[in-house]
Amino acid sequence: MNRQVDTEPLAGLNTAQREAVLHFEGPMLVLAGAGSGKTRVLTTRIARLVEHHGVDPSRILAVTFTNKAAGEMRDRIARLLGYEPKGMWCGTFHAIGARLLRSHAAAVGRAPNFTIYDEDDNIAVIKRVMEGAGISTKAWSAKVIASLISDAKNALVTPEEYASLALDPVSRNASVVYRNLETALRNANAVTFDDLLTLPVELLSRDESLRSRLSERFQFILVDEYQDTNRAQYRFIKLLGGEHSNVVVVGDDDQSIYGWRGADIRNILDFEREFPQARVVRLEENYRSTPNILEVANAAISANVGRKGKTLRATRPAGERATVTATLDDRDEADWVVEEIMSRMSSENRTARDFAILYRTNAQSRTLEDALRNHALPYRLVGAVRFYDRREIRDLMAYLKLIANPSDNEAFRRAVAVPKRGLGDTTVETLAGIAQGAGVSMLQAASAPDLLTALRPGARSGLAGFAELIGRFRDMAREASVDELLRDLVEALRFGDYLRADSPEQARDRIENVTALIDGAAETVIDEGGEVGLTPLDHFLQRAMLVAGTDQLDPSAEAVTLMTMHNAKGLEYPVVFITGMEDGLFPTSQAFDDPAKMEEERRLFYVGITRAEEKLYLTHSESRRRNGEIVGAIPSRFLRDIPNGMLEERGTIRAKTSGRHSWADSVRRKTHEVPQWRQAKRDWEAESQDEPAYMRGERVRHAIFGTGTIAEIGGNGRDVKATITFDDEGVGLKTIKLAYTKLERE
DNA sequence: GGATGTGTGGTTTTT
DNA sequence: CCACACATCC
Repeated sequence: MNRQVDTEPLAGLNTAQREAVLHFEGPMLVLAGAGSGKTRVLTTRIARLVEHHGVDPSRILAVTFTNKAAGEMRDRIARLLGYEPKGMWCGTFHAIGARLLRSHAAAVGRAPNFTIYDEDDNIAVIKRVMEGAGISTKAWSAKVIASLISDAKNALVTPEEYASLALDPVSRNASVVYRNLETALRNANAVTFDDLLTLPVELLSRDESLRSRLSERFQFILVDEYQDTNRAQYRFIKLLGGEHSNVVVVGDDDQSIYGWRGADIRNILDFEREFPQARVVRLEENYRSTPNILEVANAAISANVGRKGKTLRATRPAGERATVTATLDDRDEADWVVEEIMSRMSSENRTARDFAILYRTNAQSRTLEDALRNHALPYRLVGAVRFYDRREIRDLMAYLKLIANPSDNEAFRRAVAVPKRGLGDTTVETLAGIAQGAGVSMLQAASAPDLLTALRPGARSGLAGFAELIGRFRDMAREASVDELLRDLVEALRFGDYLRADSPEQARDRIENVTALIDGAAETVIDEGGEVGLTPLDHFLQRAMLVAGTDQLDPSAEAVTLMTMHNAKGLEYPVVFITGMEDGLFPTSQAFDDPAKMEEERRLFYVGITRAEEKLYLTHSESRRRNGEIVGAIPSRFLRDIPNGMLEERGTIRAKTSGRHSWADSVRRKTHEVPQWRQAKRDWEAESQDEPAYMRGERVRHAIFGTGTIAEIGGNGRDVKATITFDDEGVGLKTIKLAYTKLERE
């Protein structure tokens, strides 16, 4: 990134960038290609609003995609201004939503100290709700129902509306769960990630005076990564900015990669219609990558149809050609990548932090990590198992959540179970029943002896002791810092002893993680937003729930970075490897029969390519361990979109000598179509088609759903799917992946 | 009633 | 390969 010239911020901007910075009032859409300096435009623009137009920072709302980006934006603005932009709201949609809800919790049926539920918490409650409603969690996947509800929320569909739209059996069940879930969440004084977006919208739509107050306050609104906003986020911006229309959005339709999360690419494609008179500025000059890399990016994305259309112009000297390397298997691929990194490090005076290894799925990181460890090359893993997802951390977090919010029954269940204290499932379930019957939280019930007469004496005293422990820490939490609280908690629980007893081999790592949690808590600075009178613990928990994988990334660490391409959005590295360029993996097989998904995969590829500044590597291998079994693979179809000669073609010794199909053949050829391709495809199919082939109309029996008739069958290899009309009308039509489910012929 | 071991079912991406 | 549900043992 270019260094800012503090004395003359406009110097060094190109014409388009300058236009975007100088724009004062009214809507504007900045179509910012990858590496076109949009962050610089955003920060310079905000600085100019404050300095030149005399706008008070407190009247500015800036939305970013990650907390880290928010922090960086704030820093850069401070550098430009020479002082902190005090009062400016800058954060992710989720963080901003949370902040708003803290001050208006009662209006949405919550108390200000509400808990934010993550994916796992959400699934746990959904399962509980399903059990309560008599919906089998075996026949109906809680995950699928969770995602249906999530989609509904992100599209701002209420439980009532959803119920009226729900016609098939899955949606009908989801609709029941949706309605009950809302009650359960309210009772637990909790909100989901989605609620952080939808509840503020609900609040602003309902309370006209609040809406107009806030809209008055936030005279200038800026949204980064606008291509990844969903319906709820769009409504939020429209509610706050619709009146004054001082809304500037920055985005790149070619980098929209969150459609699966409800992001609606129409938000960017239709901006000019939604905000008439919107000025449109295109930033097409790329300052990041060499022409050789951009050429590949442009070739890759050009296969997409639904685009605004934009061509990145290079500003840097040509540089090296990109390289595609054929490897034998995932280990061969990982070794090759690591050796290539080491050779570049020694021959080009590069350091480990110049390199990033990207992949489509987190599962791919493991082999790469092994190879890096074998070569003693330091690495940093982004995402995958988030720090807060580690078991020992989740356990302690459950205690913190329960201490902060005694209504949180999910936290109660997790905390009471670890470390073991003689209170098992039966006791907990009985307690849950008692609590529900009495209309109190499980923690309240646990501390009310007269409610617990149905339990045996041991359980009663155990629960009383647990409730007393939590109560003690609740008192402490009012005053104490979170690290003090944690230290005492770890001590009181004898958590170290528990970890050592639970798994002596892993105890050391886990204790280290606990220490890291305590250190992290000590370093957590309470930022603005403290006006609601929350405890340090409440702030810490909110922060912890909303961190993204990349938020924890320390750019100065001397290590190779490993992450998914989704996580790499917005980042840049001198040398980038995109691994696993194979059909079915990247693009994912789920995109094969869905053109829209395929375009999104291609955009993801584009995002991956454009992370590279100087050198891009693509790798693929002939076979790969996937979920424990070895499957054959063919080079990604995306490689075929890149014209001949644009890539330097290489292969590992092992791939060249494997003899399965020659190395040169395994690489795509745009000019000479397919024979190898077809042949390889047959290989791939043959390998996984050991399942009996079913036919349309055949009668089958499924272990859970019973008997039915195959209505439809399709897909390749391990992705063969059958749509079956089951005889049980409550089950109806279901689509089943044959690789995962055994069917019997009736 | 609780703790612990064994089978089974499911696998993309994340705030 | 992993997480979870169920069965078994204490």
